[in-house]
This record gives sequence, C-alpha cells and structure tokens, in this order.
Amino acid sequence: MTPPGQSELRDSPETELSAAVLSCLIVLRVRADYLRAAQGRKAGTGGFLLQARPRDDTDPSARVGFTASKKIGNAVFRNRAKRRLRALAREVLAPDARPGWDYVLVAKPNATVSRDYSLLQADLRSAIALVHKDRT
RNA sequence: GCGGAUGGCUGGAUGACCGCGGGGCGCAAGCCUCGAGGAAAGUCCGGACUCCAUGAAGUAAGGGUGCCGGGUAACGCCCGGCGGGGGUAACCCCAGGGAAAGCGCCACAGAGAAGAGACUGCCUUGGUGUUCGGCCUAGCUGAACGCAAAGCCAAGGUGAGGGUGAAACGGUGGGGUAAGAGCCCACCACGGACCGGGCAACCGGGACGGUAUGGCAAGCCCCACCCGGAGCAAUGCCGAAUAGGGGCCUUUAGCGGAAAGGUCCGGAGUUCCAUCGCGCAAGCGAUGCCGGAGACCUCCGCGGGGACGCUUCAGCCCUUAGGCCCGGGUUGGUAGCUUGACCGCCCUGGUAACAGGUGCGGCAGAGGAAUGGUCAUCCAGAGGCGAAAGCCUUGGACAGAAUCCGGCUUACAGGCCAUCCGCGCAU
RNA sequence: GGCCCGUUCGUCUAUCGGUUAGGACACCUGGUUUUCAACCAGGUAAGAGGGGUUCGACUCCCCUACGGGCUG
Repeated sequence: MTPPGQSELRDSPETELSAAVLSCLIVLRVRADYLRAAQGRKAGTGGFLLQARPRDDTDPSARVGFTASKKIGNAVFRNRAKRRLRALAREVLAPDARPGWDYVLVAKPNATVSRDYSLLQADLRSAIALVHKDRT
C-alpha cells in the first residue's frame, strides 16, 4: 500500500517539515485577501481553480483559502467540496507551499465533488508547478 | 393471493491509513473520550431567555383565533366527541360562531337578484263585429267570414305555466277556483314551545306554525377569547486601536448627611481562604486587626427624572444627568452556550392526548464555522450473461447543527413491522 | 443566523371579485421614402406553481418555489 511506502520515503524530511508546514498553513479569513489572490496567478485544472500570489511582507507563513460558491449546489455539496479541497491542500500543497504566499482553491461545479481523488492530486501538483514556474 | 386504508420504525455495516473540533489528564510529548437530522430545511405558529426599569387593572388602535369537551408552559398544535361532505368499506376531508344589529356586493342573461317583479300568459267584467282591400285618412266605403266566440281596447283578479341564471321567495300529488295561489289536505322539507338523554356541541321525540329566514363575513362588520416591542448579529464584561472631536433635544440635572464595608494613607496580618449558622446537596448568609481620610465607589434622607399608545394604582426598582445623529477607529477575546417544560425503555392512572413515578440508559457545541479524505470487504438495489449455481458491471433517498425547546409544513431511493377493509380461492 | 418585502407580455409597469387583462419601449407585417431613420396603420405576446373560499379569483386565504432588501 502507499501509506507505509510513502511514510518510509518521506520519513526524515516529513517529521521536520510537518510541524513547520502545518503551522504555516493558515486559513484566509478576510475577504480582501481573497480579492487580492484573485488578482494573482491562476491555474485552472479539471477539478478546480488555483489562485496564488506572493505577499510582499515579512510574514514567512504560507496561507490558503477555499471557495465554494452557490453554483456547486446545496450545503452538503459545498461542504464536501471544501473538505476535499482541504484534504488536498494538506496532502499536496503543504509540502510544496512557498513561505510568504497566499493560495486559494476554488471549487468547480460537479467536478470537484465527483472527480477521482488521484486525478485531483495530479491536478494540484501540476497547478502548483505552473504557478511557481511562471512567477520565477 | 390481489387491491386498498391507517399508524410506527429504519435510512447502509465493518475495518485500515491520514486528518479536524470540544472536553479531561499531563511541565511537555502525548494519551483517553465525545462529535449531525427526522426533517438539522422553510421560518409558518407557540414559548423559554435577554434588553426596553417592575407588576396589576382598564381602555383606544392594530393583529390573531373561532363547533364542544379535554391535554399542555403555551399554541393556529394534539386527543376524544358532534355536525356536514366523499368512499362499497377500512377510512379520509372541512377557517365548522353570527346574514332577524347595520352597510355593501350578486357581472352577463333574465319580466324580476331581495321585504322583488309583471314579458309572454291565464281568468272575469265592460266596450267594440273580425279580416283583407280601396279612397278625398279623427273618417267613409267594398268584398269574404260569422251570429257567438275569437281579436282589439279599458278596468280588475292571479302569481300556477314558459324561458334566464350559480341562485327566482318551499317541493310532489290531490282538492278547490272564473283563473289561480298553503286557499285547503296528505307526505316531505323548514321553524319550533316543551319533554327525554348528554358536562357540552348535539341527538331523539314533538303540541303548534302554514312558510316567515336567498347567497357571500378567506367583503366591511358584530360577538367571544387571546396578544406590549425587539430579538443571541438579543445582551453583558475585558482588551486593542483611533480620537480626546462636531451637532441637536429634554432639563431644577441637585442639596444635606454617614463612615460598618470597598478605596486611599500609616502600621500589623493574610493570599490557593478560615470559622460559624442554614441546607440532602449545589449553594446562601455572617464574622475576619488598629488609627485616620472623605476626592471616588457605596449607603441614608429630601427634591427631580425614568422614552415603551393612553389613564390609574401598587411596589419603592433604577438614576442624580440622560438620549439621538454625524465623524474617526476596530472587526479581537470572553460570557450568553447548551442537563432541558429533554429523549428512550419500564411501572401506575386515563378511551386517548397526557400526567405521575422512580429504576436504568442517553444527550455535539463551532464561531470565515469541526463532525472529514482515500481505500478494502460485506449488505440492500439496478442492468447484462446463464438451465441453475453463480459471474461481471454499476451503485447508496432527501439532505449538514449555529441560543434552546413544543408544534406545523415541505423534501425523501429503498426496506421492515403492526392493525384494519374490500374482492377472490380453499377449508 | 435573524427580520422583512416582492413575483403580470421579451423589458418597465397599470388593473373595486364580474375583460377579449390596459399602456409604453422592443419585435413582426404593411404604408410613406430612391434607401434608412422618424412617422402612420395593423399584429404577436403575460397573471411563478399547487390547493382552498366563491356562481365566478391576477385580485381574498394557505402552502411551495424563485428573487431582492435590512441587520454586528
């Protein structure tokens, strides 16, 4: 299975990173932050839309936000979309997030809830690479 | 067996890895434990709770409810009954008070739409011959028909027939009459003194009345009963930051005193409290050194004020300035916050709703908002293949707590249980 | 979360319980003009959905759906 193999592989870096990374992944709370992130780099994928921007301040933490509009569906579907995106961010985005950046994951109707999870993981990896490469 | 009615339950299960929110323990690492629904929904009713300072009575306006009895903290909810309607039945549905308090409306059609009306008709009496034609048209005259009616005119009787309409001022039959009419009679409908039953709604009987009372109150209204307003983004406390602002309204915005306690000062002592009393308990109350001060807090008296539609009263609560608007800043923490008119099983009372009892068990508390993500196996379900066993594929209803309860309404794949009704078959 | 309000032609809006639901803009057709615009004439086109009260409902009552506003 994947969990033991991956944990073996990432063992030494993960333990150091995890504390730092998890503490750095702060949830965006202010509407203005979301509006500013929407002005930054965008990378659309089959399951969601990733927005990212580097903040030009001294705070080294990486922050992340989630958006699920009424187009997604009723409250059950909106919650599920946000939970899947949150799980993705924890597994994929946390190790690769750059300090001082804001990320926003926007759910897409139907896709975010029904798309296969492994495809979503691949989507997020490529989207992160796209956003980071374009910037540098 | 088929079809139906009613009531209730359930709403995937187990495991692995990685995670989230609350609580407890721990210095920490971490460990343990709890973590969505029957509708959490719509926000349609009723409450608890908080603020508007409290309570009571009356009343205006406005709103709501509306058969009777009961249940409940309360309700527009529930239970039982009554009446009306539907269904072969089980059973279901009903905003179901008052139209003789008053106002209003009843389009079109129709004679007439509310103390109505007289179109076509029917009948009686009186008058007049009738119809057709011609002319010089208040009239004259010719022909045909007829000898007593019809027609026309006038006066009167009538409300039965026709037709209209959602609805036409009781219905059917008979008698009666000039023609008719509850004018009279029988039955039905209606009203109904009174009698019996029932707590009541109402039910049964019914002298008598000849018919009076058209419909609409989810039109205004009347009657009875109920209702103050706002809502946890209520309302407190702490902190940060900006500022130490501007405008308006009301106003007598105060006076006198005390020093047990807080506070302050000096000295002593102390800090998680101790002692005593009450209580089953949670808890509540009292006491806790000495001297001084009177600015502040506090307390007492007098005076003033207290918006909530208005008035009155009580109590003596709050206050000693209050309120509103603009501008500026913040968008934090904490309390409210979840054990309550609570839920399930059981026992007792009651037809039931429900009430009482105690025994056991259960009950999330976030705050840009947790309750999840992925995978595997199984279980319902659907489709395909197959004679069957079985195999493969697919796939899980409506839907996510936000102060908390009691209801209502709406959404809901599938499954299960109980009771009852109709039909058919067998015995 | 809480509290309110509203749904009528494609759009904006009228409408005592008694209609063929009125008007303006837009659209279509015809006329006028060399043509277009403007103008004239005519036409198409609507009661959010479901129940109830009533003889009769856009209107009165109830439920649902959708849309909008206010509130620290």
